[in-house]
Amino acid sequence: MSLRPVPKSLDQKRTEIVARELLGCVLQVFDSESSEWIGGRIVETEAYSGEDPSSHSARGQTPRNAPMFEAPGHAYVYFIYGMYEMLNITTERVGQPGAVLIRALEPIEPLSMMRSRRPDRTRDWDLCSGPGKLTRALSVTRADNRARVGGERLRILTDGRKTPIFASPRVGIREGRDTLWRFFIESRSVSRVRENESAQRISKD
DNA sequence: AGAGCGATTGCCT
DNA sequence: GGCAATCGCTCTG
Repeated sequence: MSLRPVPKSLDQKRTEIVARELLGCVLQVFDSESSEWIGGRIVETEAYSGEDPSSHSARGQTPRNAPMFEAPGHAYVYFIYGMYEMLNITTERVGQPGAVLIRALEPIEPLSMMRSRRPDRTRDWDLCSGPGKLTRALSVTRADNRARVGGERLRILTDGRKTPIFASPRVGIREGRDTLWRFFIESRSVSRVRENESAQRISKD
């Protein structure tokens, strides 16, 4: 499997398109403690953009959501519930807010650093099976806010392979449940499996 | 200046 | 399935 950086052209696509195209790609962060790239295959994403009432950008720019309004292809990391960091990749042109929430990764070796940051009994496939879990496993924090994809800390690679994609309502939001902007591919590491029954298959690649 | 709450998780019943 | 944990950000006054 040869991996190459995701094409820059992704930057110009609509947020929902980027959310789908990121599926199957490999996301890695450089772990300075071990001096190695760690991460996994993206298996679940959600799209947030514009005036969508469930998006942080719905009520205009604020200090927290500013990265959503800035350049595409960068990290937007925010803190929630007093204990979890959420990793997003920004989308859309400058001034037009958008981001893709990375909800789950299927871990790829090396796993030791990820294991050491998650509870002892966590199974390998569960190391990054949720948005708060993956940032914990990879030690992604607000310090990584605005990190550039393709930079020293964060990179996304693709093998160009296509797999069937499923869509469902987004998780944990009050409004906007009518749009199917949560996307996932077949993997044991997808979160909220219980709610996947209503998911629709939207591609047949 | 302060209340209310959230794009979640893990533990308890 | 229910709920506590825990705190920064946003909105209201």
